[in-house]
Amino acid sequence: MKRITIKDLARLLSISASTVSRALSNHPDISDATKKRVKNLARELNYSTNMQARIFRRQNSGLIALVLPEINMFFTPKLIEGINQSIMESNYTLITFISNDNKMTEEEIVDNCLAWAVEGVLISLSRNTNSLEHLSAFKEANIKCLLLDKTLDTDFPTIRIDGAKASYIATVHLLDNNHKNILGIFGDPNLRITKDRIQGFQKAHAERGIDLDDNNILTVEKSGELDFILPELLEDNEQLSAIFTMSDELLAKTHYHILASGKSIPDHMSIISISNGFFPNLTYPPTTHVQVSGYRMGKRGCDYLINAIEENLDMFNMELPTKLIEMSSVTTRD
Amino acid sequence: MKRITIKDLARLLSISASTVSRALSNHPDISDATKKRVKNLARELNYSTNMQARIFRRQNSGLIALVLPEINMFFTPKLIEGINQSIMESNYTLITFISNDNKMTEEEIVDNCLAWAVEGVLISLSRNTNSLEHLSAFKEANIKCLLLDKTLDTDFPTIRIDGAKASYIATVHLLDNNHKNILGIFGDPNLRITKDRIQGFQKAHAERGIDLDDNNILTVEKSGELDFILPELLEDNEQLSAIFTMSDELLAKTHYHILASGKSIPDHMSIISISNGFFPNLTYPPTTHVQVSGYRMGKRGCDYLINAIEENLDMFNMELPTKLIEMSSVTTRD
DNA sequence: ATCGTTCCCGCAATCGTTTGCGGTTGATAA
DNA sequence: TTATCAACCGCAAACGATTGCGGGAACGAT
Repeated sequence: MKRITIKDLARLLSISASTVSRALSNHPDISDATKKRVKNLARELNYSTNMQARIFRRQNSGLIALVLPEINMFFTPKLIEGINQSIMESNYTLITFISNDNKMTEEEIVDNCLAWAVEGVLISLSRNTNSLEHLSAFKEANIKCLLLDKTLDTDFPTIRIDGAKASYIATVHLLDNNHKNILGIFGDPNLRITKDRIQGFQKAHAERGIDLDDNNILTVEKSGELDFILPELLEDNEQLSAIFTMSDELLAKTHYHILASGKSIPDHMSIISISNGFFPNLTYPPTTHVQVSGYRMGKRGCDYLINAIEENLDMFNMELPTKLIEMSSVTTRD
Repeated sequence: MKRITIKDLARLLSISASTVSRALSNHPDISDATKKRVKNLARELNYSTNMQARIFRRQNSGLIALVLPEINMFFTPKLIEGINQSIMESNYTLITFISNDNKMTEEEIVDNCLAWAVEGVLISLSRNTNSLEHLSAFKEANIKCLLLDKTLDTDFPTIRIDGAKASYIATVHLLDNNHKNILGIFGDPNLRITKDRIQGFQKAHAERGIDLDDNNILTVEKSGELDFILPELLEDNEQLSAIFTMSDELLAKTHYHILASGKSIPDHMSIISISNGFFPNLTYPPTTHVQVSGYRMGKRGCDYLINAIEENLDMFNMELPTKLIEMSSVTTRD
């Protein structure tokens, strides 16, 4: 049950392997008659080119690596869908690695990418990655590398949403609906994206001349912490009329705890979130949010990467637009 | 900026390429002294083996393909996580394809798998795949192939949960809490998994001697249809005291519409679902469910596949256990 | 001194495809 | 008839790592 090779085809047709190869790839040197003969036999015998051999010879793998810290249910699915769309429109193949938020694993993955001679890398940094030295290997090997969203202060090109702007828009929406006492719930305060979003939250308050108590900025490393914090916090706080969350994951937890505390949305409590756009439709009532499209990040990012590979261009930072989607979780205070 | 090869190392050390190759792979024929010299230089020069060349020569790719119809937020993330765990414990590399529920794309993917000479395939069939002819190519090439969950009546080995049992357990739980009028909400009625789950639903009723009206079995091809069906259905139906949904996606929609209709859970309406186990924790109140672990399916399935590859074993069907997780969405009727 | 062993290492072929270069054929133009 | 040229195809050498086989060196045993 050996696999059919070009040599087999050549032998059966009494022509040379070179001719078969060229015929299959439509080389102009080959006559239409020969091409037809070759292709017919190839189809008949179920020939399929041996990629490994081709790549080995051509020295380009046609592989693009996707490196993720985890697969969460909120952001990742649409991201992958977008990347896949871009991949399918191209001739590249996607090879996936997950670092489990482990820096060492991430380093091994980088080695793997080199060994596989990938031509491009889309990487979302693990939570525990605090330097980008391991990525410099990509630079040296002239492997294009684009960071997704999470980033450090670096010159590596990144595609991200303007988090400061998104949280600014969300906060302004609450303030303009007369909410003066807003709780902002944020993720890991060490991450750049968190800092940006906090900054947007603050800027909105400042511009509107509303005092912002430090206690109204809540940061948690993992969303699970909210299970311990929110119950009391929601009990005690009479003034609080609105909550802003910086991600779907935090929204989910927060939404749960608001309902669990007996408050109704939006009558007792308004809530707004930065979101991928799917989960807010599952909550009741649907949650007003500033949409940041994971699909778009994947599609645009991967398109950009592929273009950079093929034209051998340098890449730069890229920012994605955001949009306020008004649903039913924010009420106007009087 | 050419990449360092084994020949380079050999030249620099004035030994043969064979020796370098063997030294790097710890062959007993090579002395420790030589091994050390080789490995040191390799590290120093940042040598990394050219996978394409190795694979080409060895004729085994070390690749496992994952073929999915889509990435949904409920089941897929944990599935991939499980698969990845298994992959990382092995020496294989994962290559991912998404068919977008398109049969033609799925066929192209199969061709791709052959071209890449993958050694194993984990495939979740697209919604529009109604025969498995295109998979027979795997059999002929002796490429191990394991179906994930969705399946047709076939002799291809499949790993799946016992859907009939899961829905039986869920239904019995409702019946034993004195719910006599239960609405079952199911997915695409053409799929085998749907049929199984309906059957379990029916069997529970039959065993308990409870009449089951045909109108109490609702099937929808897409969960979006519920937006049109449920609002009226929940209004009209005074008898209805409980709902069973066969998946997270249906649960999400249903949960939403129950709340939207002004009913509270579980006081006015109980709900139970078959679930991956994550989403039920995000709803308020948390949803009682029969857990089917996507992670486990991925991990066990991929472990099984890898074992079959390495030992060249035939594969058989495999069923995953399920477990009732009682939370707060089911009340006991008097 | 001869033989047998063990330890190390090199030779050379091989995997399947691609591609630069050169060669043959037949037709057309001079 | 000869020169020219295009159209078409084959030769052979790569790409980098692996591996069966063979062989030299060193040593001990007979």
